[in-house]
Amino acid sequence: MVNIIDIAKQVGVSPSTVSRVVNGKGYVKLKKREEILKIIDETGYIPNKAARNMSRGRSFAIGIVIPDTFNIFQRQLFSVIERNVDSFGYHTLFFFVKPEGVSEKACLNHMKSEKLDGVILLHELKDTLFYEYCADIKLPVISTICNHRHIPTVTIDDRQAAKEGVNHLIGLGHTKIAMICAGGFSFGNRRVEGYYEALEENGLPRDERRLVYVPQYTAESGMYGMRELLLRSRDFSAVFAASDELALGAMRSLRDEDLRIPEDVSLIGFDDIDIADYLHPRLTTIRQPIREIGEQAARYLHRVITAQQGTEAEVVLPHRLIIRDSTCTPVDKTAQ
Amino acid sequence: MVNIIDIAKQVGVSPSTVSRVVNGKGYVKLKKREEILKIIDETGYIPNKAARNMSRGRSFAIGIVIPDTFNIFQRQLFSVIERNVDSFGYHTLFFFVKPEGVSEKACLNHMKSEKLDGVILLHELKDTLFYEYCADIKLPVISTICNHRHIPTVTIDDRQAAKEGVNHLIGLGHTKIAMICAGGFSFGNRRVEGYYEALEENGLPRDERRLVYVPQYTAESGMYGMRELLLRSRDFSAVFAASDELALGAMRSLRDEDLRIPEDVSLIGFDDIDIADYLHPRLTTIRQPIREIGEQAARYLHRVITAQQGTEAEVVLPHRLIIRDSTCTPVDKTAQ
DNA sequence: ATGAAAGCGCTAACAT
DNA sequence: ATGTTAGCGCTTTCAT
Repeated sequence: MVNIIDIAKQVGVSPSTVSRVVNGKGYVKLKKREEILKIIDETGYIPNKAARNMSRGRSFAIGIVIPDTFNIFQRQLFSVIERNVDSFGYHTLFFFVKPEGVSEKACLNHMKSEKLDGVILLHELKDTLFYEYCADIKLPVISTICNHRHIPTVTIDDRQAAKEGVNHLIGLGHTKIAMICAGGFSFGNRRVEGYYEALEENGLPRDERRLVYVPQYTAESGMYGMRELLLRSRDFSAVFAASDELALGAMRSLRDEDLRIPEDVSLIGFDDIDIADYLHPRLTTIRQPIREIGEQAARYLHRVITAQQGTEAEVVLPHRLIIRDSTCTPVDKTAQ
Repeated sequence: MVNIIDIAKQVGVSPSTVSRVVNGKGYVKLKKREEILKIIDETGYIPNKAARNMSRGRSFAIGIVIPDTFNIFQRQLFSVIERNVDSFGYHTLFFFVKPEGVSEKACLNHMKSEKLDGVILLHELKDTLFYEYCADIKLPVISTICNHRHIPTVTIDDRQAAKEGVNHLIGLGHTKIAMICAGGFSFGNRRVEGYYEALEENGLPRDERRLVYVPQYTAESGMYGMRELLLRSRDFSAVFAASDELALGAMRSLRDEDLRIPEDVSLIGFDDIDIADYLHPRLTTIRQPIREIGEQAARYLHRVITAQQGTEAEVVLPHRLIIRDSTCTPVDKTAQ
């Protein structure tokens, strides 16, 4: 592989000069610059990243922390973030945290070994070591989901969004509303809070049996959650699923029991993932502004890294209720 | 940040000794080893990746090439591959190729700047430069999808799989079968070949108007594809979608026209992505053995990198027809 | 505007 | 079994 010294020799200049034109720093006489560029092009020279990172002491890379079994919402966010980070001239390095407990530590060590310029969380890390590390070395972090730690975030107001979703159901006339949620993450807890708050504010009883927790934000979990709900009691006319994938799984269990959506049971999801509008029935849901979240997260990091001002630490973006076909006025079964 | 020299000093040994225990190479007296480990643990020392890569001249990383808007099938494959590559002790580096034409070259340059140990393709690169580069520097590559270049692959037999899918439809009694496919990739072409072959072998006419090409393997494209098909003529009783996401979009267009699946139109997909079994109706499809593909690809690379023998260059894995609820015997409309 | 030289943190060949 | 030494390829003062 050709290196910077080869180029320097071929052109008859010093490596520093080549470095200058490659990095666009400092002055190099036009003619020399062109000669160098020509040789670089001919030889196909590409600077060695490792060497560059070492001498610069950093990597110009942003770490993206995401579960290795990321869901559709995370996938969409992921793409948006990658593009945005890229547009600011950084590379992205992915840190997949696996469900096994050990993984967070392994992930942290991996992060330490790279000299990251910043990290974006698409996943809530439990281990406080991570947050301490960031604080320690002043590594900028931002979370795109509600986080239990006090760190910069770009999110929606999960509690309020959930509340509006449930209020939509209540507005339709539902009074017995169940909820399926995956446990273990702050954003889920917020959505549960919103759910309860909507009930309370409307004078509706809070029945613990109508809230079921499942292990993950997947269709499979949604299916089991719905099944469990149905097993406990059929005394509800609407279900709020804490994510669209949960809702997708719930749909299946509902159909398995020959319950029609929305006639027998109204269903509302959360996120508005790309396929939500392709399901049958089309899923009513609460949209997260994925593009904005990704843009803002990338922009925030860029501002902090380049030490610019105007870096609010907490951005709350607007969500939006998207009414489709999976919710309707409840049909009075006793009247049937 | 603490480095290897700090550790060496604190313990009172040379950096090489520390390096030996960190990398588990060479002999170090047990007592010394323990002392070193203790200090490493206390200080939280993690080797600097850039420095390590530079002195070793390689990165112990595998590049994963994938479109930045990767679909569900690719996402699943992606996770499996990441886990497997990880289990062999390599890191994964992602190279997102964006739809814009320029991107493949940028992607290649990025790859060149890292000293990869191998590359896994989840996407068919058009630019021959990439293949030349790999051949040039003897960089091991493997594709997990059918590729137009003669390179090692771990795939299913797309042509045969498609044929079996169409044969399933024919076996059910369908004679007018349409197909939706996204253009531009070898695997799609193979599936079209299989489609035509099934028709021919069963003495069914080949009608170009029943094959529609769409831009991407997405639900959105599937929706447009189906709409187009319907616009051209309603004279078909079954549709073969070249991917499950295409099928998902097709379902929506079918419903928009009040056509029932499968009573009015049978629909078969391809891939068997995780949500295929959650759709309504549950999607009949051809399963790709995602786990095996990922495992074999990672294993192949590991074998080649460690210069082991027994590295066949082309592995064809078994697919499987998964019959669910989106296909059935055609209903004779004229008889209705 | 350009070159010389030092150094980033680590590994590995060599010496002992 | 351990230390010494020489790089790996680049950037970056510091001179000139």
